[in-house]
This record gives sequence, C-alpha cells and structure tokens, in this order.
Amino acid sequence: MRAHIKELVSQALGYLKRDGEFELDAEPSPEVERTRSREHGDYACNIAMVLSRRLGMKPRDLAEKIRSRLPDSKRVEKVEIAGPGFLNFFASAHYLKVVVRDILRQGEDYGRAPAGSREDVLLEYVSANPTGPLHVGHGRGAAHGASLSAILAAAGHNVQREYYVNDYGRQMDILAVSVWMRYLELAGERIEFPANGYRGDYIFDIAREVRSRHGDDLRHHGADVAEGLPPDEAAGGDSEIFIDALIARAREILGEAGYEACFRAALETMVDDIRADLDDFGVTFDRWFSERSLEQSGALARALERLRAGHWLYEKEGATWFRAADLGDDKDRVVVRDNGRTTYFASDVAYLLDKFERCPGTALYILGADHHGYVPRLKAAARGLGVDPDRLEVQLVQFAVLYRGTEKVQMSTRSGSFVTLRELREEVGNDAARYFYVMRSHDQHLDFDLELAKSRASENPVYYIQYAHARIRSVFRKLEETGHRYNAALGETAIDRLDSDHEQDLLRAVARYPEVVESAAERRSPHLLSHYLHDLAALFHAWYNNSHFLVDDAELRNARLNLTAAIGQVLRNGLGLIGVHAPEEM
RNA sequence: GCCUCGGUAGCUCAGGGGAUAGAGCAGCCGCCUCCUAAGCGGCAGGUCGCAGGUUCGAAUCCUGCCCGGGGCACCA
Repeated sequence: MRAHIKELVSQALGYLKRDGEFELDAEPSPEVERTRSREHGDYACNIAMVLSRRLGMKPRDLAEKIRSRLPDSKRVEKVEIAGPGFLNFFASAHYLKVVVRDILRQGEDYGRAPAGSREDVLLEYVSANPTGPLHVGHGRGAAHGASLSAILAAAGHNVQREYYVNDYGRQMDILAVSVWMRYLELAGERIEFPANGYRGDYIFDIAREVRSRHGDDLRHHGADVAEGLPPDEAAGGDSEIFIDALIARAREILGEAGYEACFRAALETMVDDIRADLDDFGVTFDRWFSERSLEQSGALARALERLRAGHWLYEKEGATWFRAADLGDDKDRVVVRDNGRTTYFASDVAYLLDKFERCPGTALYILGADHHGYVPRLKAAARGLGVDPDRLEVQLVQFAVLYRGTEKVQMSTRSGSFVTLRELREEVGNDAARYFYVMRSHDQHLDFDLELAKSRASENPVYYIQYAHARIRSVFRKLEETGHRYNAALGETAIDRLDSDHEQDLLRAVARYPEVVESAAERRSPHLLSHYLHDLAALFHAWYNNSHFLVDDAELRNARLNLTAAIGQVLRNGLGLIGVHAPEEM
C-alpha cells in the first residue's frame, strides 16, 4: 500500500512536470509514512513541504496541485491537505475488504515476501565459547538472532544461520586441563585445582564421563603432575603462567592421544549441551562452524596469504602483524604469535573470508556489547581481504540484567554459580523468555523481571498477547456450541458492516502487518514486531469487551468472525517469528 | 584518554526530521445475568539530560558539556 501511494504521487509529479507547471532537475522519491492519528488518514506524504522551497511555492498550494493530478485508485478513498502541507491518504473500504480476504486466503504466508526477493544474509549469532553452559546473557543474543533470522526470512532474504564454535584456543586447553584435574581428583589423587581452571559442577560430570570411558588410563600421581611447575596464585605465583605450564605438562604426560581424550570429551559434551539447550529454546542453526576446521581445511593459511599478497602483513619481534591501523583500526593486530601459533583474530579473518565466499550478500554478526571493540578490526580485515566493508554488518546486543521484582539478581561467573539460560527457561518458560528478550531495542539495556515474566495477568505482555489469541479460538469453539456455522464467504460480502471505530482500527492494524515485518527486517529490530503484536492484542481486547461477535444477524456475525479469524492469523504469524506459541486456550 | 550504547511520565520503555510526544506498570475512579474480568473504560502524570547549531519544521540530525552501562590483550 505504501509503495502504491508513492507510485501515485510520483505519477502526479510526472504529469505536472510534463505540463510545464514546474521544473525538477532530479526526480524526488516521495516519502510516504503511516500516520499516527486517524484524523490524518492512513498514510501521509510530505513531498509538498520538501519541494516548496525549491519551486518557490507555498507548501499547501503545491500540495493542492499534486492532489489535482493524482490518478484514481480503488485503494484510496480520499486525499486531504492538512497541517503545514501534508497530503493525507485515506484507505478505501475496498482496500480493507481485500486485506481481510487476503489474510484468510494466505494464512501463514500472510506477511511473507517471496523467498530470495532480497539479498542473502549470513547471520552468525550466539557463538559462545563451549567452555560452560549458556548463561542469561547468551540467551538474549540467541533470542535476538533467532527472531531476526525468522523476520529476515519472512521479509524475503535467504538466510544462513551459523554458530561459530571456538574449539581451537587456549580457553579450550584450560577446559581440557580442568577436566583432567577433576578426573584425577575422582581417581583419588591429591591435586591443587588451578586458580584459573573452570570450577562449575559440569566439569565433574565430564570428568566422570572420561573416567567411565578410560578408567585409570589417564591417571598419574598428583605429585608427578605438579613437580617442577611454577607456583599458582594461591602460592604467591601468577595464575596465567601456572595454567599454561600445567597445560604443557598435561600434554607431555598424557601424550597426544590422552590429552585429546580429555579435550574431545570436554568439547563434545559442551557443544552437545549448548545445542540441546538452544534446540529446546527454539533456536537453531544451519551450520555449526568449527574454528579448528579453518586450519585443517587450509582456510586459515589461505586468508593470511591473501593479506600478505595485499602487503598488509609484516614481521616484528618474532610475530606476524596485520596493518589494521592503516585500514581504520586503532592499532595493528598480531595474526601469528612469536611462538608460531595463530591468534584468534587470524581465525576470524579466515572465517570472514569464508563467509564472503559462500554468501554473496551481507555477513551479519550479532555480538554482545562487550565485543564492540572488535568491529573496527573486522572491518579492517574485510578491507585487507579486498572485500567491500559494507558487506560486513555488526549488531551489538546490550546486556540483560535479571530482576526479581525490584531486586537485582546477582550473577557471578567466577564462582560457577551463575544463572544459566536453562535455569531461566525452566523458571519463566520458553515463551516468556523469548518475548522478554526481544521486547526492547537490542541497543537498549534490558531489565528482565522474572516475576513479571511469570505473571499470568495483563501486566505481562506475553500473556496478554497469548490471551488475545486464546480468546479468538474460544470464540470459534463457542460458535460451534451455539449451533451456528461459520460462513466466510458471507462475511466477505458483508465486510462493510464493520464500521465501528474498533473494527476500523483493527482492519488498519492487520493491514499494516507486512510493513511491520519489512521494517523490522530492514532495521534489524525484532522489538518493532513485539510492540506491534501487543498493540494488536490491545485493540482486540478492547473490541471484544465492547461488542459481541456471535450475534443473530448472520451477515454481521460472519463479517466479525472474518475479522476475528484474520486477527488470530496475524497474531499466530507474528508470534511465530519471535518463537512464541499461540495457545488454543489458557 | 579513546571507542561504544543509553539519558523521554514516579518506574520500565516506544517514537530516531513532520501535525496536540505514546504504551505498560505503579496511583485514583468505574465496568462481569453476556463469546475467558488472565479482560475493558476513565482520570491524573512531561523543562524529551544541559547548551549551542543546521532546517520551513528538532525528542529525532550536528558540535560541545554533564551523568550512567560496557569496552580498549601476542585472552577466547
């Protein structure tokens, strides 16, 4: 509809230009937007105000000229000139009638653009290190990424969803060693658990698993393990130096196979756990991309080669550096350390190149706000690889803070007593969690109130919306009980009977849905959809309280049932995009 | 210090060049013989952090300042 009105205005401008009413150097593209108030019609165009100065005409006079040349349209009832020079368009009854029919015919496809009608997007999200269970911070990235990918797909993008598994770096070694230490404890060895080790209970679970598979094969005397190691933090030493020495010792004592046993057990257990957790949350991926695979496939070497070919690498102090500072970053970055090992950033460059090669459109990253410093160096990497940096888009998701009523819930990752995503889901349910995570703008800090999320009252937005849907289903159940039969065709012919303010508001609201999806996709903002669904539910509840649907007048009854069914369809479609169920009853 | 997100009603937040700045919660007053009151209606509540600038028009864009969250590794 918006595009249609733009077209009408463009045509009117074309006629005026052709008739020599005025000169226009460039063809202006008219801005058409939804009005806030019903008095201003449905759509407003500000073109007259924009052009008045250039043409030396009063905005309202110019608006009048444009209006006089607007082509007729079945979808437009009338056009008014208002305020400083707005052209206000009122949608016709015909248009609204067609909308209800379209919704009922298209069903779950209503609001869905043809696949592939927009550019491809490769969306990476969550990508938490597999060193522990997901916590509530990851939950927001997961819910945001999943909702956004569904919205992008609905808006016509081909979307590839990926989770990047950091299975290559030092943190994974620390995890593997933590498992081994717990394994030794379980075997009865006396050891000092490293200050920098992972302390969560899940490490014991993995250690038990390793023990059941390998028995005492990996057992060594605690004294042998500790011999000659530098002091840990508790003994007045440096915890970082200690843990690295311990990793080296583990490799040495266990050999490649033994070490790999701990490493693989830790990695596989954690990735499986994360995958299951996300699956239960309705968050899925097309691909789990292994960082290790970048080296094995040669992608890492190839990416570095490409940077070198562009003369973006140099050697200094035994390390290989990337000239990021010449490409917009704060400083140059190391890609190969003096010990010969590549950095995490080197993997990132390789993965980025891989993404660009596989996806002709945009590589979109969903990152936690604490990673924002990473953006300039990723952009620099894109430039260094010879790729348009605009094809790399990063969306930063701000933190979520849990509240119980007004009381802040403390989280501590150090002690291992943090609130996991799983715990959160079990407490408030998946629907509430999914909705709450995306009800605020992603660049806004989120206060997540557990009590509110569990509340079964209108103050809880997710219940409020779900209740609207349940009520709609209930109306149709009741219809059957009263012996009436739903006649959609009759309702369609009588759609003009929907003339109350509530009904007109609702017709306009359901008509707007595809534009909401489009706009949420364009602005990468699922919260626009959350707000829309809440508004739609509010309009429905008001209508429901104000008027009866199951009246004796068959025309009116079926017209109202058509609108009711259409609202239910839109609620289902919208809730589906943000991963929330639309219940039959509550 | 530099980068980044924010500062809008008592609270949590929408609106991100346009016409009287919105919603939910909290507060006050009403509404069930009737499709789910898990709901609805009404009242009250605002120097859009401060100061300049751009514009026909600024909560919205630009600059500076103040306040708060986060970040500035040969960690991952």
